Amino acid sequence: MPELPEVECLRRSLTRIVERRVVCQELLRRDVAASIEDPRTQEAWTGLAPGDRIVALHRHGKRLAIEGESGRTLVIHLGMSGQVLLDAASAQRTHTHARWTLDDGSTLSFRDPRRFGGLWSGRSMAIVRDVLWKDLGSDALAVTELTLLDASRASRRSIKSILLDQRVAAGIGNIYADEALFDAGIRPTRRRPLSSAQAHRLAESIRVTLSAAIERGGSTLRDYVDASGSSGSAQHAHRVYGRGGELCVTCGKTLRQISVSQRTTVYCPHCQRA
DNA sequence: CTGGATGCCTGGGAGC
DNA sequence: TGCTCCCAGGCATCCA
Repeated sequence: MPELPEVECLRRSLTRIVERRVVCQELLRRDVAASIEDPRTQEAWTGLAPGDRIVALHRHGKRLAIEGESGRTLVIHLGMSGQVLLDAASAQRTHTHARWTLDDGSTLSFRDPRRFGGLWSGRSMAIVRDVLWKDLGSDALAVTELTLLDASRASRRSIKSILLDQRVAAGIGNIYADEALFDAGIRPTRRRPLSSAQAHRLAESIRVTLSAAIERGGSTLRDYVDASGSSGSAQHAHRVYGRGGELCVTCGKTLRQISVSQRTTVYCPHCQRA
């Protein structure tokens, strides 16, 4: 379940492909790829064309972008089960949909068994931002109190569904929504506008929760590994996610598991007041 | 317009 | 052991 921390850890584990030139590109499964300029024609996808040199790795929310010196940019979305793997980690894996050989002899590959993810190509990073990412909110690591305050006032949805809305802040998924709401002491089902103090605290909780998960290398529940194939350890620090029926680490009461916006949600009925 | 429900997809775990 | 069923969840799309 890659969310912002996992994608950021993946980005960091890919730094050594910067400055490398692409020698060969293979698209093994066309229907995972689309071109931003011409989304209807699969042939329009250009990816990382041979000869291009990789100059930068960008991330916004859960999206990763690899920019070439020609300007051409490959956007990777991992969906649920996507992986980007380098060298040994990439060898002989099932569900590999695209593969690149670089000028230092290394191999980069994209695999995604469930195919909720995908690959997009664009003529420039600016087009990626202006077209593909235009509806995304600011990156969740930079979320502000004001954004949360406005969003909670603008709709009657639950606060958890607001956090999961990538248009409000990009990068929060089911795991870190529950973790941040626990940290802030706010019940996920809350539908009333937040107070300024609550919005302030929630923004802080989101930033701290995501940063701490990045420090731990992300959460590996089943599929997530970085480009070298290494797992993260943030799952051991989860205080509510996956712990329904267990005891609250703060107050010792039983954590409750419910469904919010069709997502499994765990919270502490004592520490997270309605 | 808003927010809830559905479908996409595979692997793994539970239950029989 | 082997089968079926169900669930995980990001996000586009549909529907009330």
